[in-house]
Amino acid sequence: MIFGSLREELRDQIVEICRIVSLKKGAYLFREGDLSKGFYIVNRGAVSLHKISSEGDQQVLKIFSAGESFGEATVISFTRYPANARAECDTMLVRVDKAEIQRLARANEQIAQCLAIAVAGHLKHLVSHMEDRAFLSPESRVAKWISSQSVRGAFEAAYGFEMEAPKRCVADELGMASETFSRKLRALKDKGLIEVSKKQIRVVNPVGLNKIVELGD
Amino acid sequence: MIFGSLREELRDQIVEICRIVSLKKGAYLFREGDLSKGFYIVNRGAVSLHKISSEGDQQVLKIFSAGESFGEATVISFTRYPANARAECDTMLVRVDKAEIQRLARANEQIAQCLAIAVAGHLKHLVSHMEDRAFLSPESRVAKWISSQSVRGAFEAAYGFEMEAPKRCVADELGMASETFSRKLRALKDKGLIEVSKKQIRVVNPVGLNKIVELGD
DNA sequence: CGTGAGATTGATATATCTCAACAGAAGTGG
DNA sequence: CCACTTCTGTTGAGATATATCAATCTCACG
Repeated sequence: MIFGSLREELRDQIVEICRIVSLKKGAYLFREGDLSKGFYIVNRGAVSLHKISSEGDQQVLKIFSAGESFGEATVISFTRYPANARAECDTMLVRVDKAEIQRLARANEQIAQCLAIAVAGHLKHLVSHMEDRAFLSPESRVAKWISSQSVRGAFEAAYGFEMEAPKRCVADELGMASETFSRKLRALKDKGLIEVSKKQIRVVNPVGLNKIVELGD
Repeated sequence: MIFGSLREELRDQIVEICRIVSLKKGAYLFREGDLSKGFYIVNRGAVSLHKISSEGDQQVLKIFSAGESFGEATVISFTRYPANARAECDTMLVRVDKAEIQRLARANEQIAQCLAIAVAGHLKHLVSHMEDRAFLSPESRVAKWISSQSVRGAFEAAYGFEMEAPKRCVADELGMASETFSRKLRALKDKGLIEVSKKQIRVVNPVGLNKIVELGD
């Protein structure tokens, strides 16, 4: 919640410069190198921020879900988006216009602050992401990802959560081949730690799952 | 050059809140979880920002050399350093005090701006770092690293550059075992692209080196 | 000149990627 | 509403590149 700390009056000012954007699954919001029109806040759905190599394989930096925002850095500093953004399912988000938010940020210290904090948050996330990749085995990464997804809502512990993005995309985010993701998911199921049905995942044994995260497989 | 865009008067204000810090090789500037005292600008030497896993192996986020700064995000947003910083050779840097720079940033828009831009720069660097790891072979990564190091100064094309950090540390930054780094360095030498002597590396064939970066080995 | 940290080289194991075939779901269109 | 096509995910078998382990070497420094 990027502007969660602002008082209502300021938030109203921001709402006025927002524009709703709807995307069908697979549609691109922007591509690497495009001029920035502003940053985005996901309302519902999922957007993957990713790079694509010359050989065509992709590296997912992060999948953003409802409530999360991305692209703030292009308001503060760069003029072009440094990666691609694509809807991984039907998605609705708001665009916060670049020129307008810059105007508001200049007028109000706190808004500029919020943007800077958001960028710092992204930096922190990337660091821990790199850390996970370097230190954790594929199975541990899958386990950690499941844990982090299932703490979002309380009832999700009971009913499980739904994967909004295709599995191949999640696999890319976790830095492994989609086949490997598939196998590791199965391994966790066979150990009785989770239940998988279609796009639903439910954690059966949270303690055991965390053991996988910490001790490897 | 984080404050390079500021007019002299403002820079003088900042100089006043700086404190020189000297570190011997191997000494820690701060550790993960320490309360932030401010951010740092490297004057000479090299500092590695890294994480250490429970099993003891390290993941180097970046090695900072003269002129580069790090830790700005702890001024903007977090209160604790999210990684370890260690001098990889005898190093001199300046600390910009947290409370003081916050005071100046509040008083002057432009200073806050500089900090935010620096953080955004770090974010961008990490992204391209992850990209390289995902898409490039170890040999390509070594080649790219050498290229990037040797463009710093013009005369370095002729005399080569000196590695300030130990090879094992550079290897960690490039995401490979130090043995692999050693082998890849040798491979590039055997191909006649570079010359290596001790800690000096000189690029003999820049074109061929870039070919390795782009086409793999 | 001796000592030790850092670097190189060699041999090996293994985990994951890759390629390929298959299965199932979902969407399309008549 | 049912075939048909397409897309996504699953499973299997095998190759390969790099991590790992271990031995040796080099050089800086005391």
